[in-house]
Amino acid sequence: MAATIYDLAEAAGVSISTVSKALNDSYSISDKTKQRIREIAEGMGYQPNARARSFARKKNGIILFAADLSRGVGFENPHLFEIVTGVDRYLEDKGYSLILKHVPKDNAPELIKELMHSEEADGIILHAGILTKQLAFVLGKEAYPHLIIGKPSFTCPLSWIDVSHESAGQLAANYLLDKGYRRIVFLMGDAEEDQMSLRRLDGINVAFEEEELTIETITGITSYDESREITEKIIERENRPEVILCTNNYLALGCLQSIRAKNLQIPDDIAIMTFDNYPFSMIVQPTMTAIEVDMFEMGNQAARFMVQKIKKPNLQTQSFCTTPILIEREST
Amino acid sequence: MAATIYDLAEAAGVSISTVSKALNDSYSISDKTKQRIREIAEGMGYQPNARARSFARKKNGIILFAADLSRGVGFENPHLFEIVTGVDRYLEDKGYSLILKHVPKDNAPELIKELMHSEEADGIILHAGILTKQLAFVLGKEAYPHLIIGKPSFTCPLSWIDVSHESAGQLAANYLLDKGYRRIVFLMGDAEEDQMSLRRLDGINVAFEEEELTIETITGITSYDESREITEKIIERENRPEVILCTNNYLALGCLQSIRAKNLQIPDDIAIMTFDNYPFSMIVQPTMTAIEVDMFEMGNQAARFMVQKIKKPNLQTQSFCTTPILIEREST
DNA sequence: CTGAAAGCGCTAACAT
DNA sequence: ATGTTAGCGCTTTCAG
Repeated sequence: MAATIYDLAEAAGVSISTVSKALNDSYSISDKTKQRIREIAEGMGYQPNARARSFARKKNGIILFAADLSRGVGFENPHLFEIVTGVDRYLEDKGYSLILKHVPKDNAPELIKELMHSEEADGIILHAGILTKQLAFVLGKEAYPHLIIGKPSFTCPLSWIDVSHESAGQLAANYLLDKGYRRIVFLMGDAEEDQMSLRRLDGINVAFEEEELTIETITGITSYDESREITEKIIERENRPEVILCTNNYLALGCLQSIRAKNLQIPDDIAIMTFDNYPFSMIVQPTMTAIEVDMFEMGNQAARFMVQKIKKPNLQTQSFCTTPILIEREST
Repeated sequence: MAATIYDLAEAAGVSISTVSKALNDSYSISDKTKQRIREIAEGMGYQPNARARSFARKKNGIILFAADLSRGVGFENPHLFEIVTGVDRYLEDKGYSLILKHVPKDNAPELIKELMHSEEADGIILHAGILTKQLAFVLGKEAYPHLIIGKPSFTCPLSWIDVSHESAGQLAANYLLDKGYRRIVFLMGDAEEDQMSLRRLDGINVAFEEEELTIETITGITSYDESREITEKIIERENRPEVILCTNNYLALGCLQSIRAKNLQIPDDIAIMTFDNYPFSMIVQPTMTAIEVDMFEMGNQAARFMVQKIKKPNLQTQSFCTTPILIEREST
């Protein structure tokens, strides 16, 4: 059986509370005693029992990370896990642990409610992908430390943190305009669904309006195949655009293939640029200019905020973090 | 304040132990009482306090997942997170939670030892990437439920579970031989480091020996660029091979680019096949024939074994799971 | 079938 | 500076 504070107390000839205080570095214990008790603890290979400690302290140093963890996300959404590792690494540093929770959007409200009541953890970080108005309502009612990763698609008084997609859009647009490009097409997903691209578009428009220019936007392009098809049409036009800007790497890859199939030169005949920087975007030929966002860093920030919030529950934030950066490569 | 069993006991006019038993479905409580208490619990929105429960039960339903979670793994190693989600989903089903722990290989032995002693969790799953002989020794000494994901590179009496890379190799080789290909080159990493490929090679050799053929293996190819270089040389040969089989998608992409740069036709002039099935392998042109391994499923199996092991600690396994499957596409 | 009571190992008032 | 003691909320013998 592992040693307890009772064993230490006996060995040191003091009371258990002295041991407890010494181990927790209480100011009311003399350095000499602390020193001695720690040596004894070390000698007996003592490790505090995490379960008993959590129980007594009414907190356990655990943070939940709730997201949809369906089969395949590891492949489809590498961003998500970059965030998770970022969160985990910060928490670890502060003595917290991260528990992953698969929470499908459908029954998120009930599940989250249960999780909060069970006090399995001290706080919860939620991926915006599972956020609904109903869930927002549940979170708003409970005084439970929480944070959303990703800007909610509706206004609500919850704390959230996100990448500034607007800045990313602006950065991309400014870069292209600076390079002298003028006729640019932006390929994005469904106008209703693809909130992220809309925000990028907002940023793009800011840059374009400064130059009194406009950008052509094509919505409803959600897959590699759709991207290939539309690109084929685009490059056949009389007044061919100079650049196709894609809202993700798969669309960019579609463009690339279509353009090459027509034997056009990139970037001379037509250039490509993309948001996100997946590993293969630096491997394809030509390598792709991309806007990269540091998801690990965002996870870090989120965790940092979570820890603050546990200590100071009425803290509130709605903010963007981590500036996107431009990675110039051969495709522009 | 959330309701406790005391509140329920009072409301139901019974003792707390009756409540506890009713909630835990003890055989010694009448169905009628169980029913009534559950309704009251429901009505009061009762949720058992996970911390108190863990304490009293001396177990907390938490499993640790230890791996190197350095910045960038989310992108570089999608397999890892597919495993994690697989583990998580099974555990969730059985009422367990998964805590992620960043454990760098260097100080893995001490860290793991601490984790085990603190009883923060009921068991630990370790990624083979952080396993050293020293760590194996630590694990061997402690009677703590554990499981390695990935076959250790040295013989040891620990429990592990892994994909059968040998089967994958055999599957790939048989497919190619069946297609009538004979002159095949296998591109893999460093002969010392790349254990996984060596195991694939073992499987390949089994298939080749049956046909009394041999495969040409080129080791030391670890990056996209190296793959391009070597492929350039390979395709210049007089007696050009019919297929290049790559141990991963990045190498395969390198081949692809080199071959296309020479205007050779795939698969007619030369074919490509790869192990692993990353999303872009079905997007490149031509799409790539690949051997896919279901990492989610492996995670599931691992979790399943972990749960069994907690109940039956002297259980032991060293096994392979999840058969690799072949995905035939245009590149062969 | 139900209840009383003794902890689980540690923390935190409070007293000394 | 150190010790006493009362819990934390739940599980689990042991009696009845």
